[in-house]
Amino acid sequence: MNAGQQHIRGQAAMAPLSAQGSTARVRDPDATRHRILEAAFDQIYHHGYQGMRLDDVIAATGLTKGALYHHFANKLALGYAVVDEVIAGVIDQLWLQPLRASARPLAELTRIISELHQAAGHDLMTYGCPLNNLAQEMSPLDEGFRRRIDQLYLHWRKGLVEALDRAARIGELRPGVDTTRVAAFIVAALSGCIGMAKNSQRKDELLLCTRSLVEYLEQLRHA
Amino acid sequence: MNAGQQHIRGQAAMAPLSAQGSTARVRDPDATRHRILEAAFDQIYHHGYQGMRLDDVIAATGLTKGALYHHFANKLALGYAVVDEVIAGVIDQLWLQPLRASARPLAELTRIISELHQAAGHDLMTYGCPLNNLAQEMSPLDEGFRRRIDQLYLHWRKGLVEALDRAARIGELRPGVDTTRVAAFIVAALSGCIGMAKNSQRKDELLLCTRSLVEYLEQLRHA
DNA sequence: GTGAAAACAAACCGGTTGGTATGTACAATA
DNA sequence: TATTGTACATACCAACCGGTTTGTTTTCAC
Repeated sequence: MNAGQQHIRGQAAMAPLSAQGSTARVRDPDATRHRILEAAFDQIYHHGYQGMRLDDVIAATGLTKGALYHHFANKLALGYAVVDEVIAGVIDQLWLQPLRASARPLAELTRIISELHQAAGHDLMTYGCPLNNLAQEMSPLDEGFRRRIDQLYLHWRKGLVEALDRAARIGELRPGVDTTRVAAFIVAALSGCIGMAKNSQRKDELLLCTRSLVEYLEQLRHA
Repeated sequence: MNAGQQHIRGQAAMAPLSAQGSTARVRDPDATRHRILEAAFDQIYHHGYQGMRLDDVIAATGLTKGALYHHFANKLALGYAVVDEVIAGVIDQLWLQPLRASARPLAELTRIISELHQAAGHDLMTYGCPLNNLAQEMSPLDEGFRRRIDQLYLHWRKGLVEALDRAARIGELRPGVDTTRVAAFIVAALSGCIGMAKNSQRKDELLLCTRSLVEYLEQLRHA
């Protein structure tokens, strides 16, 4: 079954910590932990948290139970870590950083939304938004999950508010707009649009929905 | 453990089929099937399909495995039946019937949305929309679920389109509105709003979001 | 170099859970 | 009223799966 996977003895074994050399290390705890997290995210994204099997996670990494339970106390702790570390990174990379870097935040926002279907790849259509999936599944079941996911949503919306406020300052948005409320609606409506497309499995449904959302945003330009 | 639950011998045992007498029947297959479906819906709504335990379902009904597997081939068939029969009924009762019965469909639509938080009771805040929950969990995992849920969404949206068209005819809605697109957006945005409130567990978040949606609808009145 | 802790590997365990096999009481038909 | 299928109840099973225990190798501190 499991043909030789690891055991790639790196010749340079004197590197003290973390990835700095180019070759593979024999034992790199940080990298191992990272591999487990990535595999766990993948399983949760594709099967849900309750559907994730720890045996599948370690099979995907080529590690064993020993490694997994050395880095994480139990399945729940692994799930929490996926939210805090992996998913938080996705939001930061896909939303917050581009918005902060843009000179025209509102235009950038509508661009991200409009180009979602190609930017996020095929998985977005099939499996939807990782954060929303986990939220809908686990929020009612576990308070720990709910709080962490709530924190992430607040972080996301805070980034949107900053972008919208900046847009209002440079005249991209008409004054008097309740940016906090708009940000909340953007997140909610977008989650709904992605969820609908994920269910219908039709890309034009996603376009149909996001167009209404963009329309709503465009309308906020003028008085 | 299980103190006497059923075995309530009905004195009138000559009634041929289904509930017509007021007293409880000894054996009523239709009623039994209905009880199982209700309990299964409850479990799915509170724990998800994967989280539903058949032992909990039969415990809630006071029946046994024999009864369950007499009426349903397996867990999957039970899940399908919940979608087709129970959830479909909820949509019909909460949305389609009130819209059809109203003389002012758009006003009725905004009313339903605005009063969602009190109409659907406490469970909507805690557990969200039953259909959306199941869609987000099961659509990527099982094609049978996806198709049935998709059918339900189309049915729902079709009812909304009819209401919106009627609203346009009586002047409640401005002409030229793409009712198909608006209906899709309503369903998507509303699912997102409910999902967000379910995660934050704050009623004012639901109000905040639905207000934006109602605002969007109100804007469709005037040219 | 040496001891000790860290970073894994491998085998195992017990509760859970969907499903089945079998038995029995009821209900429609004749 | 005898008969036959329906509508359940009861007991049981095998696979799955999260978690543990134990053993081994690598790495770090001194």
